[in-house]
Amino acid sequence: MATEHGNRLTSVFFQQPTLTLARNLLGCRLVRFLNGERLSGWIVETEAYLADGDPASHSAAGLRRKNRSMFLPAGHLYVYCIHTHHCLNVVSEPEGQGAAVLIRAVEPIEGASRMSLLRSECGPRELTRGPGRLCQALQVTRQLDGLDLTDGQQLWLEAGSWHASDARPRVAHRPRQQLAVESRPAAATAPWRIGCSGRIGIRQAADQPWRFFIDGNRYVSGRASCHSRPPRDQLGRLQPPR
DNA sequence: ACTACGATTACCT
DNA sequence: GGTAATCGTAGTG
Repeated sequence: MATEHGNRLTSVFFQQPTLTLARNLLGCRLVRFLNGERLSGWIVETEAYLADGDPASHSAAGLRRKNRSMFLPAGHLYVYCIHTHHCLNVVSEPEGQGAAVLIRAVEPIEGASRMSLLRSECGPRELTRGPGRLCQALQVTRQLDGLDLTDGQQLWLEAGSWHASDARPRVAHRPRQQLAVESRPAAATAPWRIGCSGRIGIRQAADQPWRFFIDGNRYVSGRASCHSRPPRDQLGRLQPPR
């Protein structure tokens, strides 16, 4: 059956600290079930928005009608509008906290032709590269706001199959040292490096390194300089750009 | 009722 | 690199 989702992530997965969850969502599969068809993609870029001490977070001003679903328990969906577009967040932390992970980009897996129709047949790379674009490609709107991702029949997440050899998000370079990822359900480690930077498009707390992405993946948003880990010296210090 | 704003995108030079 | 598009929400009078 097309709605089969034995790999679906359960509430336990979402009960990680927000910054950890933002990293661990990389490589997971975002699935949209639309008109009997599965549309899906690898999550390749995320941003964390915290419950406390984060002036850029929509929850910073307190609970409002607009952001109420951000205060639902971990594993729910928070969708908001920005200009003419929508953005999709995975809620984290216990109910009432107000933290979430913005999904900024996915790499298409299933249903790319349908996504292309929903996106007015733009180029393949522009299908799901960016938070507004991926929502248009997967037909995610405020109608789905507040959905339980662990239970809903329209949108959910599945465990990454990066432990398998056949399918995984692409990286532009040969994977090097494996990066240990905390709180994985299995003991395996992901075969890519995780890049980290300030969050895009915000003014407040723009220097906080709470954006995460799969290093070298082509579907990561922004310019090329946003697609790779910034170079670091032997002590792990950030190297100045030149 | 009126105004200002934005976790973006597409299109311009 | 810059900026218009365009609208729900929230703050103000």
